[in-house]
Amino acid sequence: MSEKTYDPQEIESRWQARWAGEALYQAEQSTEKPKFYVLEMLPYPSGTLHMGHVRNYSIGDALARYKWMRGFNVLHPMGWDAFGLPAENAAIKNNRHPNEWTRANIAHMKKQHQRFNFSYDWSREVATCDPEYYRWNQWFFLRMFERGLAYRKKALLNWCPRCNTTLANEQVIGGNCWRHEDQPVEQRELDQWFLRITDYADDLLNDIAHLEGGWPERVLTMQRNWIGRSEGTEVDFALAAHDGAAGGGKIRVFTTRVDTIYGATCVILSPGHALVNELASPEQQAIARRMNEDAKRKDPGDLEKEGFFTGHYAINPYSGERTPIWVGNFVLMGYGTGAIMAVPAHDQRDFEFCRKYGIPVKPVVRPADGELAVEATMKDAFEDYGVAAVAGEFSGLPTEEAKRQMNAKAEREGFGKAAITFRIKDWGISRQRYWGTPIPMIHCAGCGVVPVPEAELPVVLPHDINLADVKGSSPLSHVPEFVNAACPKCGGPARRETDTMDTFIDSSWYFYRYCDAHNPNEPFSGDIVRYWFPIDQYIGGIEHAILHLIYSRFWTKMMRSLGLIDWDEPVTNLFTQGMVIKDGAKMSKSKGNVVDPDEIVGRYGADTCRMFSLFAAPPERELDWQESGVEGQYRFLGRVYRFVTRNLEKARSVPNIRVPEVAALGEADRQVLRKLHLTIRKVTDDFETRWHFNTSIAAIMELMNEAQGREAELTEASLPDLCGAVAMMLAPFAPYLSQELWTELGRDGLVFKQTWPVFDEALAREDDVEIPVQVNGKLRSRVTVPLGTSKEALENAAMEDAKVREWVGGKTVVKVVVVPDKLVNIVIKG
RNA sequence: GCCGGGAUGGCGGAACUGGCAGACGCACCAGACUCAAAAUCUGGCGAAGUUCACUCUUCGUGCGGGUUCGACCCCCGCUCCCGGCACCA
Repeated sequence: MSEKTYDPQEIESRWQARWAGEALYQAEQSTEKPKFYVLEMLPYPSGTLHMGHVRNYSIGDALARYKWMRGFNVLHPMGWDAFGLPAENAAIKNNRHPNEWTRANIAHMKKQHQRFNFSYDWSREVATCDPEYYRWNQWFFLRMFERGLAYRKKALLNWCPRCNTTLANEQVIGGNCWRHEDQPVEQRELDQWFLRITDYADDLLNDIAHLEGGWPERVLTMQRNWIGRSEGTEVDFALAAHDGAAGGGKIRVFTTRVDTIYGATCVILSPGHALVNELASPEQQAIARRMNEDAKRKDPGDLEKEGFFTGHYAINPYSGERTPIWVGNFVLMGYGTGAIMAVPAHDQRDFEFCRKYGIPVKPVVRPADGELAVEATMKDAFEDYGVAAVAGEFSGLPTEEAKRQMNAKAEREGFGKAAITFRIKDWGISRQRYWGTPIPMIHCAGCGVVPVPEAELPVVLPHDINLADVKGSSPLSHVPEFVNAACPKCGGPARRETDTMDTFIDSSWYFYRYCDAHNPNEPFSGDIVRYWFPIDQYIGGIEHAILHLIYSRFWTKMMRSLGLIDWDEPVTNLFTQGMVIKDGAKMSKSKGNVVDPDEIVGRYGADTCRMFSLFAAPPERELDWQESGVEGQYRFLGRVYRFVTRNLEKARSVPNIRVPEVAALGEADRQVLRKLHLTIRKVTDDFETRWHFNTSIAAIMELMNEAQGREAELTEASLPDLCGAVAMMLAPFAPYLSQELWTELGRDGLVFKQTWPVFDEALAREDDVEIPVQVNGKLRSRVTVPLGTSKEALENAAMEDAKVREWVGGKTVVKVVVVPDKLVNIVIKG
């Protein structure tokens, strides 16, 4: 039979047409099989897939197909993170409605997905901009509101005076507006909705322990840092009497080192602290305002410490000392209480500040095995723990013990308490934007803030809107039909909430909806998600290590509080793939180094594109895109295709794989089958452990090299097994070609639903092994012996080897290291 | 500054548990096929030295030490690159 030319466009379009409309990848609802939920992060429908997507999905798809072949009931869904600002920008720029723009993008990207033949169960597709989806965002919001988990408060927002709108934190670059790079962002105080993620701060931190091993360590570290739990003490410094502050005014500070409080030589307020306006002169208040703005604009590393003395004093409740009150630009308003006690002798930042302004430095803690430092000679703060040397009644205690006793005293006497502070803040979810989930609340002059009754959900986003003319407030506030509503309580005229929700809400629970995507009565059925959860494998980019992945964990814990589910964590295993780079830089439009997947597919086919993205580097590392490497993959697939098609007659002759008698095989068949089973072991092992598909593909290449080298002597004894197994091993990586080969071989059905080939020890075993022989650790010769040769026999064989004799002859053999089937090392002297 | 990750041929990378460094691919060189080219196939390909030649020797995994019969791998001390966090009291 003559070989055929590999024509990926013909093969791929033929199978695509044949599979169109067929539900090949549907998960089963009831089955005896074990379940496997593999998930890739849903994309924002920007318009086209980029190589980062292709890489992400190629990894997930390989795993999904492999799991099918290992007999799992696989859930592998896909959807669209369809709300967000780019749709609004595009709407203004192109005079196109965000919905229309988004839907067109989804349609195009879905076509691209299907061209790649990623194995998604499209019957579960979710677009977060569908009212059927976002109504459940609203439903969750109401549940949280009922429990006080959603609340409203005033908060500072970033405001660009030229855009005349608020900006998200990520849209503030170096203190300036992302659209107007020379325009500093202002702060405005507005009412905002918040979710009480801090209620779960301890759970989010503690449950990280359950994720160890399944999640990359660095993601867990980043989350721990983000949550930023620290144990310490809150202490009140009373304002000194002559300040005239009526009613016993006080300054509450947070410290992790209350044991050093006898060394506090001043109290420092953040420039944003409420007391600044009471204690500072008008001139000083102006300085404080300038400091606030500097802090917003500048990189904290470039900001020099500065401050001023307010002229007022506070009383240290432990020592009774009068302590000057300063304002300092390095004290953060957003952390702790916005005020600190400065202990320059034991905190480097305080040390730098106090030395600059001539504030005394007072050492109070000495090293466990040393002397108390002397102020005049101190070059740096002593930050270690030790013994409280100057601490009134606590003097002489180890610092840890001093802390405990001093906490107890604060509590006893009512001027403070042990306290835990978190870096993580409640999640501000209000966005003054159009293209998002409407917050289901109504503002009534008489009744206040009233939730929309559940029966009226969803609160649908109005279609008619003029985004271009909207200035300075939420677009929805300009739509009277939307805004004007009857108060659900009193029936009087009222206004709807016009802010929409942060889109991170959409992506915090979408993977639950996949399980029961069309449920009209509830976000999902508890029974169905109990079957599929937790997610066995989540795959995505490292850039979501904090935001999305913390919000998702929070949402799961929140749903547990609501009684919807009964587990703590949504994702058992997380895999973060590396970036795709080209010419040493991340692909980006501004760098002009973007490779368009469509173009690669058009030139080489989807299989080649997928193969290369898996072959060029291990998945967790950066991938360097090289066009010539893509061609190499294309050549390899062509080589496989031609090999199989020109050997079809023999390869087809046996309908199913069976194990031939080893002894009866010819040398070529024997060696190729041996290599085949080594390859099966290798590829299987890669799937089961570390997903280094680059080495899996390399192993299959080696196998094909071996087969092609012995092609003339191969017979029906090996070719059916070889070709069938190669088709199956390629199935996770190159779905079109593998199916084509499978069908050409005369086998029935879908290749990725076959049983994964099984490693056969007997066929893989080698009769003889070549053993390297070293002399003093250097390779000097090799001897060939039967596998399993004993230590003694192996040593004898090595010593008899002619080359070894040359090296060893006349010298004293000190020692011989023999590792059977591996190596011999002869240690000589003289 | 703190916390991760990394450094191996001209390039991407392999060596999984301390046991033949450079698998596999790319690029390059040579040959076969061809009028020619493309495609395909075959061979070579870390560096230096040596041999007519098969070959052989020495060096070689960022740098300096150490452990070991044996180190890309383990330990100690550095350098550089990438990423994250960064006045969090």
